[in-house]
Parts: sequence; C-alpha cells; structure tokens
Amino acid sequence: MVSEREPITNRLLLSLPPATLARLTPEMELIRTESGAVIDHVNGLIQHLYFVNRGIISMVKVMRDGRSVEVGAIGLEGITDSNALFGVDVAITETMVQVPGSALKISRTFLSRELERDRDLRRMMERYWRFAFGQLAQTAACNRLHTLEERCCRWLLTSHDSALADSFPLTHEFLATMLGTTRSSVSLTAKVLHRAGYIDYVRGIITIVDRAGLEETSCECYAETTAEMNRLFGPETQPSG
Amino acid sequence: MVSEREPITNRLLLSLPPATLARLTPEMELIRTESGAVIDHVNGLIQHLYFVNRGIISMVKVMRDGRSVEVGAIGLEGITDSNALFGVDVAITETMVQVPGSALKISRTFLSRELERDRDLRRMMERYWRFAFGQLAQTAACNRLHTLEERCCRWLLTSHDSALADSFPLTHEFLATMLGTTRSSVSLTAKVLHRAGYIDYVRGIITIVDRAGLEETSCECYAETTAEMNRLFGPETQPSG
DNA sequence: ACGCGTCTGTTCGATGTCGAACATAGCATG
DNA sequence: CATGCTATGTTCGACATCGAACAGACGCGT
Repeated sequence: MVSEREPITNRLLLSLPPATLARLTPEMELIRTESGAVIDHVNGLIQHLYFVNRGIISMVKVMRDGRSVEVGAIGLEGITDSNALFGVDVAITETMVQVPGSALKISRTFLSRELERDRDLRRMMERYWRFAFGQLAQTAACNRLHTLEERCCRWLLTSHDSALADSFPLTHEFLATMLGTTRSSVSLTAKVLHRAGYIDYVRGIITIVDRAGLEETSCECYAETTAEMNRLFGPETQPSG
Repeated sequence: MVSEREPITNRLLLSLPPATLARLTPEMELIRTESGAVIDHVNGLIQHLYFVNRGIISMVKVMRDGRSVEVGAIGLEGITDSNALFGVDVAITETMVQVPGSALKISRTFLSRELERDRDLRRMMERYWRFAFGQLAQTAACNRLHTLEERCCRWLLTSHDSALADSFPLTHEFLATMLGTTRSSVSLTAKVLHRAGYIDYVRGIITIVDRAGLEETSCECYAETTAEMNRLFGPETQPSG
C-alpha cells in the first residue's frame, strides 16, 4: 500500500504498461531514504527491493580490512539489489543511501513471481540489468585508470543530478568512503576544486558553483553513463540540466 | 554443428537437463580460441555468444586515451557477452582471449529465443548473470583498493586454474593491459614475485613455481571469487588444485 | 559559560605507480 | 653472418595518493 502521496518518478515504473503498473502499485510502499542509512547488508538476505523515486542509493563493496568503495549508484532509473532476482537472495554489496529521497518498497518474492509471468515486466528489468552491467564495468575500469580528481568530479555530477538543489549535505569522510580513498586525500582534491571555483563547502554542506567546470575536469565516465542512460531510458528527466 | 570432437566441460552446459542440452548441441560449433584474439569489439554488434570450454576469455574495457583494464574473466563457468541477451546487442567491452583454449559458438538470436521458452535454460543463465554481477562488483572494488602485486597474484592464480599447466605464454605487456597498468610496473612486480620464488619467466613464458606463495600474496578477491563460483556451480573441476 | 566528545578540515613525510628512455634478445631477410 | 626490426625486460626521476598525526569547529549537558 502506498501510504504517502508522491508522484512516481522512477523511470522503470514509468516505462511499464498501465496494466502491469496497476498490478504492482498496491504491493508497493513509499518510504523515505535517510542520508547514510544502510538498506541492506552484504551477505544479508534480501526480502525487499526498492525502486528509487528520489535521491540516490549506492552499492558499496566493503573489503576485509574495512576499506570500502562505491561500485554502483542507483538513481531514478533503477532498483536496488536487482541481481537478487536471479534465484539467489543473498546481497553482494552494502546498499546505502547516498542522496536522501524516497523509494518504493516491494517484496522480492512477489516481484520475482510477477517477473516469471509478465513479459513486459521482464523486458523492463532486462533493460535495467543491461544498464547495471554497463555501469559496473565502467566503474571497474574508472576505479583503476582515473585520478581521484576526475572520479570526484564524476561523483559530484551524478549526485548533483539527483539532489535537486545546488547545495546538499556531504562530508569529506562520506566522499572518501564512496571514492575508496582517505579523508585527507578527499580534502586535498576538494581544495583544488574549490580554488578552481567549481565548488564551495562548509561543515558538511557542499555547493556546486560551476557545473561546467566539473564536467570538464571529470573523467569520460560521467558522460558515458549519462549517454547510456538516455539511450536505454530516454533523454527525459535530467533533473538539473 | 560441432565440427571437432572434444568433451563438453563448460559448467553451464553441463548443468542443463539432457533434453535442453540436446536442443542446443546441433546449433553449436566448436572453435579454437587463439591467445590475444579479439572475439568481439566494443560497440560492435553481437551475433554469437561463446560458451568457454577451455582457457579463459576476458572482458576488457578500453578508455578514450587507449588505456585498458580487464573487468571480468570468463572461464569454464561462463559465456561471453551474456548481457547481450538483455534486448540490446551492442557490446559493452572488448572480448579477448586471455588463456587460449576452445569455445562453443552459438547464435545470439537462437539462444535468446530458446531462453524465452525454456525455463531450465533461463535458470542456468540467471545463475551465471548472478555470478557475473558479483565478479564485476568485486573487480571494481579490487581495482581501487588493492595493490598491483596483490592483483597480479590474483590474476596469475585465475589463469593458472584454466591453463592446465604450470607454464604458459604470458608477456609483461599483455599482463599490463589486463591489470590496467604499464609494462614497467608489471616488470617490477614480476621481479619481486620471482625473487620470492613464486614464479619464473623468460621471454613470454611464465611458470608458476609456488602456488601457495601466490595465494598468500594475492588479495582476498581470488578466494572470494573462487568461493562464489563453487557456491553457484559446485566445487567440482578445480583444474590445477 | 565551561568542559568534553565528536565531527570536520589540514599538514607532511613515506611510498607505490607512472612514464619515458634505455638495454637486450630473438627473428627474418638478403 | 651482417643488418635492421620487433618484442621484451630494466632503470630512474616525477608525482599522486597514503596514512598518521595535528588543528579547529560545533553541539550538548550541566
């Protein structure tokens, strides 16, 4: 049951035929996603999946020594733990809120059953799986080949797209976790971007000042991912474009 | 049509019910995979998929500046460009032979059609998609957080598993492409591993001398990936174990 | 207002990796 | 068996990132 009122903006849901969407709607619950909240733990059982409706939810890989990196960002075009629909319900990554917002919660087993018998729903999920694959591959290469500055810009741009405002809460510490680096390295890079006039920041609040500057400094991965997204889900909804 | 005789060792095919396998067999052609050969190009159309029967085929991401990294390795448990079954037939990565061997070639459209109507076949593919997702995520994190030495050991172990011999052809240059680094860095690392007594190498031929040593020096990713593989495909066939 | 704990931002020496140049071995060709 | 070509392996200075310690700002309870 959708307990609060909020228009559906998730692109996967919007792409469904009315009949299919109507069958899912009564089974979904709208929830708020709070900044930094962990939605699912590695190796935990996945009971529910979440269509992102506002904000961003991240897939974060945590290594044995405790260090971590983001390996994928799920925005309005996606759903959490989509691979839990492949017959195994154990989570591969931590799933945590990167940019707060809202999401539509749905039972994994229900969605799984619907998927088995609804071809349109399957088409929709396949399109997203394809996107997720591509994004993972891009990030795997990006993490190896691109500098911290480039990746930092990429990350800020992606967040900005979903934040719906030029200022949003973001600590260096959190960015370090996402970029798989240390707080001190993030601070160094942030200073460079600040001096270049691209961003401002004070005590956990960052402000995007010059988006074009970030785009120039970012690696190609931001443009690649955006292009692929538009190719698969249509060029609508570029929130801050 | 299978033109040569060679027993099927691909784990995906072996896991199929006899009836399903019998339907696929006449549509598959056994081919040799030559070292370094490019099977599919980025952005190229995927006409055929290849079940790996011997050796390893790599997914390599090439960036705009020409640098590259491996983002996934496909062994006996897998099939190339599996995401091309998600409705889009454009390749996300370069697909190239890492360890020479053989593969069973099958038409993408044929496999796609079979998938739509054969539940067992779909189960099989889903299991592999799940594995591929996990491996991509692991590699994305590994590329960021682990040292060249650790990743080099991981890579050598994976190759060794599929090479079916302690010596196999491998140049520093090729390793650099795979690990997303420079030839000089690979040479440095190789020297360290050689002095530790783990490997020998001369003019493009590498020999694994002390596997246990490599396992100790490798990052956790080798063990993680192996464990996940055994969990999903059974602990059989550890070729060099 | 004070002290305390926590969160945030900065500095600096140590180090892994880069990248360009150099050095060497094998191979084909006449 | 000279010659040049290509593939392979090594060296070294430059530089981005690490990591540990230091410095500063805010919130909260009393």
